[in-house]
Amino acid sequence: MTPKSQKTRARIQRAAIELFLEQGVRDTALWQIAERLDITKPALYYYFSSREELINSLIAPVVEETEAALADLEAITDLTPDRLLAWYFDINIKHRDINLLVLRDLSLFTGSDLGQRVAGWRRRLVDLLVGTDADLSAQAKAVIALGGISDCVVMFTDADAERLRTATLAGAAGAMGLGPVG
Amino acid sequence: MTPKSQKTRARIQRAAIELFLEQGVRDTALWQIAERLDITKPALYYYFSSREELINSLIAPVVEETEAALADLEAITDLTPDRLLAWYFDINIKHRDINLLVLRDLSLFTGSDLGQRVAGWRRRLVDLLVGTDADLSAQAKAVIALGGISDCVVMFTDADAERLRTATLAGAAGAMGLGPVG
DNA sequence: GTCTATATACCGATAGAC
DNA sequence: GTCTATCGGTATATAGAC
Repeated sequence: MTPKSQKTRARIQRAAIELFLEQGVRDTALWQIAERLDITKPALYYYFSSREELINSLIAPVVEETEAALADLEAITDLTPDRLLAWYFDINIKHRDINLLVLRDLSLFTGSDLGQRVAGWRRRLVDLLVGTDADLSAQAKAVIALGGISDCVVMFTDADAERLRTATLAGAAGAMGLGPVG
Repeated sequence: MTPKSQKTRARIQRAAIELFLEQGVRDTALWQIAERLDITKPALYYYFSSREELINSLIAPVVEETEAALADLEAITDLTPDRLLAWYFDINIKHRDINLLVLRDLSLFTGSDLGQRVAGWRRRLVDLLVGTDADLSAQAKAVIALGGISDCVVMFTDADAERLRTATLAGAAGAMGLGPVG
């Protein structure tokens, strides 16, 4: 038996994500998370040793998954732009909630470990797309393609995932100056 | 004579923007702004009746200018996509600081008047670019082009403005499926 | 116009009973 | 595992002297 109910822990995390999306991370106090679950603030501390640990517990899995997948990508020798863009769309939409959450409270993470990491990801992705010493024009294309994918995932939350995938990847490929994705 | 020194008011606003960019809006306390100007907190309240009014005073001019310019754009009958994208780049780079500031602390404004307004701008721009009842694919292209422009302005802060303009607009036009900008 | 000092409020975190 | 009660810190905002 687990000493602490993993079920309650998960309920807390779900409620936290809900409130973070509704009001922003910074504007959500621990008592609000507790209230939504009809428990009290100290009960939260039984499952998370601090507010920061709670937030990290939401983001850490996404960070680890992205880090690992990115390393895999960099190991592929015959990586095509199409494949990279598709991978980027998939991981964005898979973690849509956390994406939106981090985007809306960027200042919480700038300067932090996560901020450095996310900035690093973008740089590595741009490098993979257009090479390490690309000129400004090529870099801009990559930034537009990658940023556009994030934007579409965040913006068209109601759209059918498969149709959105096709439409977004076509646009991103266009920004890169590629033909339609096969 | 003005009863309150407009010069001091402007100095406060400049210091506020500096600190907001360095640490984020939410993490900047009034005493820090005061400290940077070698005055004290209550002195700030002589010029701004509240923290919120100070923040609004930074953003309001940008909002008004954008609102007016957008209305002008919508009145143009033979508006081309190229022209719209160029206008969007120009207004983004003109207010680069405020842009970055709002982006990094988006959650401060979601739900507020400004949040609704910015969302409305995006919708109106997409409508201008691809029409009111465009399909998902066309809308995605517009979102990628517009979002990409914002991203490039924020991302390449060190680049020469004119070269960045050319590179960014070429990429945005590509996302829209247009030829190179003339 | 600017200061010192303080009122007021909120939040994260902890102590200790049950 | 959850509670009541509270500490400690920090923020906005104000009062009143100069």
